[in-house]
Amino acid sequence: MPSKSRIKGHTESADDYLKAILELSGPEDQRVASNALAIHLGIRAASVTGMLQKLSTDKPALVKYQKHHGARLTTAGRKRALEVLRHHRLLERFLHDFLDYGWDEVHEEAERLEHFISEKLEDKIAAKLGDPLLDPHGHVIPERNGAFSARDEVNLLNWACGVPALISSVSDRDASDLRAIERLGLRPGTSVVVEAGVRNASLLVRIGGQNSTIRLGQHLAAQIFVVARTPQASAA
Amino acid sequence: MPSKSRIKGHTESADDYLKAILELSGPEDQRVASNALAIHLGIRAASVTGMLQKLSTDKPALVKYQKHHGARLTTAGRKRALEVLRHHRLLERFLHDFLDYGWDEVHEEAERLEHFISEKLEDKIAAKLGDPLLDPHGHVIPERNGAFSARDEVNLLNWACGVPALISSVSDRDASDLRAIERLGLRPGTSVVVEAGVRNASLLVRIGGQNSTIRLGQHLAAQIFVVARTPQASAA
DNA sequence: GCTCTGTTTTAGGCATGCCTAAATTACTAA
DNA sequence: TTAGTAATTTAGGCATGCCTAAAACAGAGC
Ligand SMILES: [Mn+2]
Ligand SMILES: [Mn+2]
Ligand SMILES: [Mn+2]
Ligand SMILES: [Mn+2]
Repeated sequence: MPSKSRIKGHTESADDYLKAILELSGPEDQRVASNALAIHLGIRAASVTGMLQKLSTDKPALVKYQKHHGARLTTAGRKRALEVLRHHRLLERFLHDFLDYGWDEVHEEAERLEHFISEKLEDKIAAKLGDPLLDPHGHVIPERNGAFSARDEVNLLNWACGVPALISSVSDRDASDLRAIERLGLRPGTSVVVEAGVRNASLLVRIGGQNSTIRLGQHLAAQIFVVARTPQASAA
Repeated sequence: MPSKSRIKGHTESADDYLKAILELSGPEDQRVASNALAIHLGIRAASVTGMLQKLSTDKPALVKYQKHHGARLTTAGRKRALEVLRHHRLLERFLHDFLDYGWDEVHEEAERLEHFISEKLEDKIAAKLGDPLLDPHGHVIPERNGAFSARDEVNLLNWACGVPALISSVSDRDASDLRAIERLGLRPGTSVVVEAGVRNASLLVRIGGQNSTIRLGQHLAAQIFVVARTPQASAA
């Protein structure tokens, strides 16, 4: 018995697979390996195979699946994945803006509720928020019609030294990392420059126009994404 | 696999059984027959038997179950049922007051979400609402600690003619009936008197101190509950 | 007390979605 | 080209929670 509380024919599990494929396939829409999915979802590869077979023989098919060569989303699968992603990010924004959640708390709750809110509630929340474009971590919220333009972000670890950057988003996967990032003042919208120097274990980062710099471990830096800072653009 | 999104060990299905038993056992805490549960839940009696066996052998047991003689809630079962009922009614109040839902729309959404909100979200919602006592249909919201005093309501069909009454609550089970009731102006808090006369197919009801009366079919009247109107008490 | 009828339980099955263990396949490197 | 290894798939199982059909039971009326 799949959870009674499903809105349409989609199960919670299938939704999670679709979201995972969307995330892991990257902007290039690469095929995603069973193993990668298994690790991401915290289940066994054998289980993934079974579900990919099911998803690929659903009508309409949600993934294209080639034995031993991974899966990618079909148009229908991508549509559903973006739908759930929109729910997730709208919920995060709503919990943060209207219900006093910290940005480190919203992910867990949204992860659960994203599967169970109706289109009506989605619309009411979006209206209440004024159709926001970004979630509290700076991630783009897919539009209602399925439009979704992933930004051209670069991981801070791969950003050239000395080039002015703007923090565009931060991973929301780990709550304590989020608190650490916040403590350092590295919210989305913040201007940063990576100072020249060794980049082995940590980066030397200057925030905004400040004189002092901070040391940022690889672990945290890996969760921060930036875009080029043009002279016009400024911190939000 | 039970829905991953369960908050604790409770499944959505078990929660629904517990809520149903709470509702059907009435203020007297009568035992509830398998058949009554099957009808209420829209499933087969055979399935009910299986679940009652499971609920009664859980540790801690959630129902006391005697073969062929129905089930009643244990303390733990009642606690959980009230927990879910609190979620439901808080959600209804929240959707109605903050997200522009009509009182005929809230039930369906709350019925789904009640199983999936965390204790944290429950608390945030309650705080935002100022710890409300009643849901939009006039039903008492159980307290956080499990306290719950069912009011001494009487169905309008059983109310004596000529005795002033106050509408205390209205069934939320059918959305179109709710719209009909609202159209007639019979919200909770409204003063009514059932006029003397034949009570076969419909009641003649006078609202507040108005001169005119309205005809109320049995079907709708059966969904309205009232309490005695003391001279002091007045419409909300 | 006995029978009849409707209720309830048992027995056997099915779909979902996970698991482990045992094949099988694909790729890499000698 | 051919092992060897790692990834992947198959096979078989389990828990949940529903179903139908058939058996067992309880309470009412006689
Ligand atoms: Mn949606
Ligand atoms: Mn986010
Ligand atoms: Mn609760
Ligand atoms: Mn209600």
